[in-house]
Amino acid sequence: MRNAEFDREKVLRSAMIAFMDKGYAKTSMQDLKAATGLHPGSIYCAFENKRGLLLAALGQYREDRAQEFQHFFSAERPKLVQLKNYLEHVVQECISCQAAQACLLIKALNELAEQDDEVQAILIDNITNWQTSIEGVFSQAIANKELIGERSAAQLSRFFIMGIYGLRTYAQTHPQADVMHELADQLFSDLCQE
Amino acid sequence: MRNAEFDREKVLRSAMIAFMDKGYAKTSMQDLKAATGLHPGSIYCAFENKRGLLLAALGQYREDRAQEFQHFFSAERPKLVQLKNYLEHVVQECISCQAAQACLLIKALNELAEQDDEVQAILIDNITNWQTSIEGVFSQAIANKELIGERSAAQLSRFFIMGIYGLRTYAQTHPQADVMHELADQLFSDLCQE
DNA sequence: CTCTATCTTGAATGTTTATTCAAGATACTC
DNA sequence: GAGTATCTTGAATAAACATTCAAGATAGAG
Repeated sequence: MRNAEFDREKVLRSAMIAFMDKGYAKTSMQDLKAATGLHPGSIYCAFENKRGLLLAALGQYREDRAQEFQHFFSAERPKLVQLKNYLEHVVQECISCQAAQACLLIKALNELAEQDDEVQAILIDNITNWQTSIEGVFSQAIANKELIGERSAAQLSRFFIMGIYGLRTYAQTHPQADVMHELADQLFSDLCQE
Repeated sequence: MRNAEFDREKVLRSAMIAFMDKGYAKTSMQDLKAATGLHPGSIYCAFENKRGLLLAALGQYREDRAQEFQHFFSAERPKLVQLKNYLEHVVQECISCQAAQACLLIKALNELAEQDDEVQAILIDNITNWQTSIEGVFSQAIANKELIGERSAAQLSRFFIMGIYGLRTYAQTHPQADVMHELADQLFSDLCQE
């Protein structure tokens, strides 16, 4: 008997970054070998093939993002403050990392949605899940009377998410900190004001 | 003597669609042959290589979008009405075409920005140009007193563009007409209100 | 009508790529 | 400490791909 030597989480996070950097198609097995430290044979043994590695990486991404969500929203604090912090975190992510670290879900969706129905379904499920979580936060904010509730939680969450998509894309062309913060502030005040 | 037989614009528009459908990397020369009707040799003769065809297609895209812009904004009419029509047009594009027809600039930016500095520069120049045009429209709207002008034209245009990015991405996961229209309306009213 | 310059064609080329597999290495069991 | 089941390794394989090129086709000039 003998156990695998590599750290599965580390390998998957390296693969995630590699896929985000170059896209799925352009990331060769050599790139993945360099990124993960695993030889081709090991990758095929552990994940079946390149696509299997992507699927596993998407699973890890989902877990990591879920944990991040917990970190921002589990405490009993004003939900609007938490949402603002969350948005600020997204902006930081956009600014700091050299655009490479864009959201894996969106990157994969852009590249693979039309070509791989199973991957598309996983991505959409993933995103829908996230959307539902955000909607829950808005519901709480409304229940707490933090918002007057002219717009429903569903409406607010959709707009919030659209804004995050927009911020992420905007950062790809003009990732200046002041502009990004201004956009996030505008988005947030639009959500609260009405 | 003999002239080329193919219609350059038609070829470039076919190539654009092919690249948007599958992405640059996954679009093979066979795909391009099928899409454009040109044999590999002709493509290499006319555009040097696959990348050259992409560059030419990007040029055509720029022209097409510029013409579209003229169509929406050249008349002497209330700018806010024109902006609303323009936004509606984007929403229609998102809903009707089966996600394939996403903006070529954004698609290419997502896929190639990190890998090809020249392409990235062209894309960003293209997008910046568009942004400047939109800002000009907002300037006119402010000059016409259609907006009270709490936010500058630059701020408004950035937010508008961020919204369009967001709408486009949103449509990739949940392209339902009613939701898309609601999001666009929310975006537009947020721009006018303050 | 003939000639020629240019365009079109698609099979051949050489490179890159995902994938396989058999030999070698290693940790665990008894 | 020997045996073995499992993992690791990286060279071999086969398919896919962008690119080239020489032969064939065709439009326009004279």
